[in-house]
Amino acid sequence: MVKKVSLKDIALKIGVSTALVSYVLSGNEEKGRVGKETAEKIRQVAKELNYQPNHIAKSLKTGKTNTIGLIVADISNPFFASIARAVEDESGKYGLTTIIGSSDESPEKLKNLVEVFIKRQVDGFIISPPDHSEETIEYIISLGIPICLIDRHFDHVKSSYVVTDNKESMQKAVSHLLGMGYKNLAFIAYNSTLQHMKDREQGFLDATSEIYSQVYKINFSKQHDELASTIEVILNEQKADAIVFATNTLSVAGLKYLTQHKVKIPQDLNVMCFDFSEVYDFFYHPIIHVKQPIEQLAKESVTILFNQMKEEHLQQLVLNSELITKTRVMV
Amino acid sequence: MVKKVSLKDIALKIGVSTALVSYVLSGNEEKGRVGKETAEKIRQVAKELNYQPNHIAKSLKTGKTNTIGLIVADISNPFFASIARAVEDESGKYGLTTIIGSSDESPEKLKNLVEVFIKRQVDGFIISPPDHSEETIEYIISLGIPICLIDRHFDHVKSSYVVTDNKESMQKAVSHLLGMGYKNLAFIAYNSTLQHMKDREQGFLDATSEIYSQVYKINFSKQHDELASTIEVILNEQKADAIVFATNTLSVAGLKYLTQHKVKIPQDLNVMCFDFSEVYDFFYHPIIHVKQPIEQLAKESVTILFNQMKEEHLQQLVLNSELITKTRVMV
DNA sequence: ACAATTAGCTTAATCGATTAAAGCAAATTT
DNA sequence: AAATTTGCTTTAATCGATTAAGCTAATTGT
Repeated sequence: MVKKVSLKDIALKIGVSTALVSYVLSGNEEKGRVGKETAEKIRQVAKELNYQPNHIAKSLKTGKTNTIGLIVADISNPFFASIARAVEDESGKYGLTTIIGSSDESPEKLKNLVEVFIKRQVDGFIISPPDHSEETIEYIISLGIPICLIDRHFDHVKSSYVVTDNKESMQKAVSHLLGMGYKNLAFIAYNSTLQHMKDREQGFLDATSEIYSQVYKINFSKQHDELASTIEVILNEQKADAIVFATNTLSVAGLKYLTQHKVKIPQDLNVMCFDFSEVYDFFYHPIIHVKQPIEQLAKESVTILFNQMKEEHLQQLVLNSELITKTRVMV
Repeated sequence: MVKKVSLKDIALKIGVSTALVSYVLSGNEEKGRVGKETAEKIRQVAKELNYQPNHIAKSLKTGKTNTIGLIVADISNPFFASIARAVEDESGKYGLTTIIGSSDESPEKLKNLVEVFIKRQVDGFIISPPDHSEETIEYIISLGIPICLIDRHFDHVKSSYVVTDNKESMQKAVSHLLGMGYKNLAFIAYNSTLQHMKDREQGFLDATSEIYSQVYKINFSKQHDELASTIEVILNEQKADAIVFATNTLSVAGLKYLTQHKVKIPQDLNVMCFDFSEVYDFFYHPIIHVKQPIEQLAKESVTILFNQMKEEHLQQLVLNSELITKTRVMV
């Protein structure tokens, strides 16, 4: 391992103090009132020796690590993977490094991850919180650590967040379905107290006040079985003409179930999905879905967090989503 | 922000030196030869004050950050997202934190990421290297930084790695196709000098020596157009009865193209894919594919890297994959 | 001409933990 | 009784950068 060049090496070589070198290289010449020639010389030698500042020493002194913690439900879920990718790219632009964790929708796991990340002294958090994790979020806030929630938030927790306009998106999307002539809708969502889930449900209810519809909620932990039995009920008892799925996992799992049970979409039953999935491209007919602005969500969350790390102000952002009714054209 | 508790606070409270506290809390009692009572007292007060050691100070002193850098082609690609998830989980068990980067298959981006991560003083790397990135890998090695390649490696670069037995997997899989009666095969791979790609091609060639077959290579950067035209050629000119795809991106993109062009699988043409994808579940007939042991690859890479961080020895590991010929049963 | 300012640079403390070396009793050996 | 060992603990240097405070000589003001 080659020995690292430190401020001291530069200082020694030129014959000045490390203080001067620090002033110049951290861009505080005026503050240190460094002479022009000396400054030039320092910069030159620094380049010559290929000086790389030691992040860790800097962190120890300044208390800032320039690292942020991103915690999502599951990084192997394409939705969150896309968020992670965009957060990673965006935070890089600000000189921030991102460490990632998956909560598996468990408040306990979230708490553990948060503790690990705090020990690592992250400067801020971007979190897509699981159900019943208010305490941990409030704990972070109480420590004065900047945080920006993403995709989900708690109405009664005072924090920054970036979310989609879930209620309006859902309402518009379902209205579109009604406009197509469907009259007996089923809505499948997770059993959750999270605001985004409640909003999506409300959007569905607002849009379906004049027709027959049913809302089904399934538990995240037993979703496989419950989804299957729910769809059975919808097909055999409710005899709905379209199903609205509230999330991307539900959408994909639902489509899979329908496909494997030879239910033709949209002939036998139509669907309305939330979030984009690659699998939509494998249907001959377009899968109507609400496309959240994932990249924008991620980028804005980084920006909001970054601002919050400098100044002390919260920001809430609600972004519009897009209703996709046609298959992308294959060029 | 609540003031952090340091060694000093504990020392002060008890009336001992910070050295003693450090010895006890870092588990070096014997080394410091600390008295039993004192040690107990220190532990007690540490718990009382909820002492959390300062990672950064420790890193500065020890030169170890307990952080590893994971660089894959694209974290939003499900294959790499799964790897990332498993690496994250596994490294957590060793007390390591993972920072992730996406190279987008570009050697320049890789180099930049590596530089950023080195500045961050990661203790080691797990990298799925893009084509033509030998230099950067060798650079890391020359710095004495532990590294374990994953999924891909360079035959002529002396490093640790964990890969699948690409040649054998492919050979077995293609033989299976032949056993099913297919006699005119097409192989679609990326144009790449990476060993795993060459191995997969060799596996294909070894298996098809007795029948008619064609190998097509497309460029990663123009894959969309080239894949389309290649499949056209396969369908219209070669008139192959089955296509073998060399990677998961090719598999999914190929299936998508075939589906959208109403090519029935397996009636009109069968396929053999590499890696699992969620989209396979949307076909009525099973999609034959080679399933790499993703989790195991990831776990082993962490273990190998961890060992390498302690002792100075390289390790190469080749794992077996599984040939999937049936659809998973939906319970 | 003499005080006040300013430009240019250094000193030294600090962040928090680690660890070799040294100190000092008490206990043991010679 | 002197010498050595053992047990327990402290001292102090160190990792590398930051930054308030201090110092000196040159410059400016009146």
